[in-house]
Amino acid sequence: MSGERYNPREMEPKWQKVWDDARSFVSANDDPREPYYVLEMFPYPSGRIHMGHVRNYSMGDVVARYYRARGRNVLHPMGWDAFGLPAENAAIERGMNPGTWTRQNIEAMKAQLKSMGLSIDWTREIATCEPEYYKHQQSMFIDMMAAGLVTRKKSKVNWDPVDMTVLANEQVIDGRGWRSGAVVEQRELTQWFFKISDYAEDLLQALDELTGWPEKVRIMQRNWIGKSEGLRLLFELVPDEATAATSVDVFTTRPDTIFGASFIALSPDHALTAELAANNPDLAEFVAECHRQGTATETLEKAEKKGVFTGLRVKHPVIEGQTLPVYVANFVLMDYGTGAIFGCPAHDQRDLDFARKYDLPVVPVVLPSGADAASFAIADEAVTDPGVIYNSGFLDGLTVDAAKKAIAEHFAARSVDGQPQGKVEVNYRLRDWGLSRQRYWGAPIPIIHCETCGTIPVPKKDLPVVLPADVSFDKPGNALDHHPTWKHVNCPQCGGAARRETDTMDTFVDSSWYFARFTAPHADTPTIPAVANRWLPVDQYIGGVEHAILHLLYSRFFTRAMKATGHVDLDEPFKGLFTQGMVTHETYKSSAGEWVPPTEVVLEAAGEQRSARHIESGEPVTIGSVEKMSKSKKNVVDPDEIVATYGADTARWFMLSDSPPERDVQWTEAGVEGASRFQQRVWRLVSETIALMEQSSEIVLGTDDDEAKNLRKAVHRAVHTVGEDIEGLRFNRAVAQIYELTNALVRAAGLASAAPAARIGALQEGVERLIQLIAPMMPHLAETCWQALGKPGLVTDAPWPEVDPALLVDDTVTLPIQVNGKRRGEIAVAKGTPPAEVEKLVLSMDEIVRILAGQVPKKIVVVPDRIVNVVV
RNA sequence: GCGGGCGUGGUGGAAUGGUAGACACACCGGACUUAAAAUCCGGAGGGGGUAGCCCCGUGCGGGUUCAAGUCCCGCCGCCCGCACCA
Repeated sequence: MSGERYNPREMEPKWQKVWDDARSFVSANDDPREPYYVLEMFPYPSGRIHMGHVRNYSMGDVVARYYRARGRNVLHPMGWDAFGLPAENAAIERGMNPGTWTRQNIEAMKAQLKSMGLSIDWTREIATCEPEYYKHQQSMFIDMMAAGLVTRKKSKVNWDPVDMTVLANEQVIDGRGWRSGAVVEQRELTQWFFKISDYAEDLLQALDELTGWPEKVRIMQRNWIGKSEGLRLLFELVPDEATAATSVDVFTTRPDTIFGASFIALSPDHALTAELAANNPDLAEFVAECHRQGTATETLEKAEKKGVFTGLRVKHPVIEGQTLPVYVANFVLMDYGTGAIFGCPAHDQRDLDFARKYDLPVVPVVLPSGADAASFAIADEAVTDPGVIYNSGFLDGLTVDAAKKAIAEHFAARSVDGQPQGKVEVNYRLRDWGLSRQRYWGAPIPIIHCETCGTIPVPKKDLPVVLPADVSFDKPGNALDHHPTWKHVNCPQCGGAARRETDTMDTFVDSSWYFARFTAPHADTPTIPAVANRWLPVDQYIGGVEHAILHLLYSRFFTRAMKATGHVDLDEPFKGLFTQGMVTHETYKSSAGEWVPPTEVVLEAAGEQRSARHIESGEPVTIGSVEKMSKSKKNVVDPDEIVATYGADTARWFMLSDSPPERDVQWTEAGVEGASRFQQRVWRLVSETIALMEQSSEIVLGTDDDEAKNLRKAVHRAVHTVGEDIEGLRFNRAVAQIYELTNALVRAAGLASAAPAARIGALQEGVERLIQLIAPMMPHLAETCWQALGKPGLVTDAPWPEVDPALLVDDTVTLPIQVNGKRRGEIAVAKGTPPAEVEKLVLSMDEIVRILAGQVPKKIVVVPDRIVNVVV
């Protein structure tokens, strides 16, 4: 056997079958050991896995296998985020049923994942497109409706008039539909919503407790929720025949600047705007223009501040006898605050731009520290710095914060239209979650519309509401709506003719609770609460940062909603979150300017100069920048090819080495080959060790031999730090530690042929430990080595090796010696040598005496067991 | 505009305020071989010196400290998220 190369192509399928037959990764809900739940974000079944998946699942698998070895009852499941638009597009393009396409893809991808040797409990596999899954989602939707967590309201949507469908904001490019190219309209549709905004404060507060999440993600969620505290303020209208309204309601976070107010601006979508526009053609035209621009978010940012004077005026709330003009302005949003603002141009840039354009007064009311009240003036930039209030009557001399308080009290005590004129209010940017999608390939919303009884939930006994399989996509729009019979039903209440809701659920709903379903994937209720509560929250969730906001926020909301409806008893679904970086690759371009895939390129090196040629034509190819793998730049590497060439272990190992997991990793051919060489190196080391073991019949684990002792120390230190690094998800450092240990063991194996038994014993122990350290990362190689070493059972089932604490401590330490902070030498002393003694030893060293050249040290800093610094 | 992150050899990257560059990739030299691959040994931040050694060095400029890649202040550059949020 020794001398043979390790053959992953032969060994990997073999061990996969062994694990499968032994049901090694099937976890039981009634296992008494402490649970550990590790989960990678489940994939969309697009057809093939990509390198991003390989990286994601390699990391998760290390964690899963490590905690198994640590004696935890590990749950490591896998499923499919199987609803969504690509399936419908495939259906349109190839005339295939979306379900057929999706299920084929799942089969293909499952085979790919299996070839990676992941420690997944496949008995818990779920696909969100199956009625067994979405039936429970429908059931929970009904529960949540009953709990008041669902509403139906009108909302503005991006409507593609050609495809006859609603588009998400990301699907609108330069104001046009991404597929049809048609100019997108804003339409009001009645849609279903989850009342996530009810939980805005809770979702915000609880972020503080999510210490296992990256700070970056928490900040992004905080910003997304967008809490702001301010004042809601009523401005009394000067009576006008154009409207019966008597006041305008405004939200502001800067009520302290009220004395600097010079206009009021309404949103184009404000109710009062609509009323006025009915009799004001100029205004109507302006509103229409705003709507045309409304969707193109790109143009919004640069759009000029524009407005139209309505003819109305309001009374200035604090300056007796003054009035302010009421405008409709394009920059005022209807869905934030009240859809109306007051403008204080001196201290808000947008208001200033607007005021300059329409010649409105600019009165500064906050004096920045150091500025002179007599000469301070506003030029082109609004001043938002803190300062002292002036030009403001009874607020003069107060700080901004004090003025906010004072003015709030002032307005609270006055009344307009029979209510307090001002009211402190908290606003959130977070809006309710619109879940209606006018598409076929999603979970049907379980609702029946009856002319007599209204909107009725489908009775639970009639669930699931199953998608019809016989659909056609020959007409644009929602295929479900076009189905000849599906939507026609009888009302469950009155029995009369009624019609089904034909909107389906946003696919984010599917992914907002799958982690809970995994805990009891075959239960006939959405969860078995006792089981879910035992497994959840997920101890370690791993996925891409692109889900930092929506998926993770929706899941946090959904968990709370499931708690409110009795399906789980927890608020936060993910205790630990890790967001991994992307997989990148160099790009290559031919002289004709076309992208060239890496498989068609051969790289050459002359010294440190790299160049590339096209394999077939021999023509030079330009090496371009390193980019995220993408089809358009053709810089993708197919995991299947890598597994076929080098084996899964090599791919996994390379993904874990080099780059820190949260950063992007660059896939290189050379790096993969390095990983593959390491695999062979380990195998050779094992073979050599076995040969040595055969020579020496007696294996001793003594520590009397220094060489043996040092080796054992290296081994135990490696076991210790690799474990710590895996727990901290610092896989690249764990890999470096393993390399170092391997180097030490290879050296020892080379020297050991005629060595004392203690050294062979230490080597044997070291190699066994090495195999165990490698097992979470290269499990197939580890099993092969484990068996070759004659160890019983599977390394997969072996407990994580114990560390002998005595071997972690050194009895001597080498202290670097600095003179004036520069390293000038080192000294080996017994651990714990008192500073005074170290000082004496250092000062007696020849080289130190030479460097000091007679100078008397002013000070000697001795950090015990760390460093010495002589200051002269 | 607001918020966050990053900047270290040819490259990816190590480094609880304590020997900067661990480990790997690429490179160079040597051994083995008819040859190549594989493997093994060795070299290597920059500069100076025959050498012992010396000087410089973590984007730039300051500061704190016995000691700074690390902490503080001010710049520059790159990346990411949000963005007319009142």
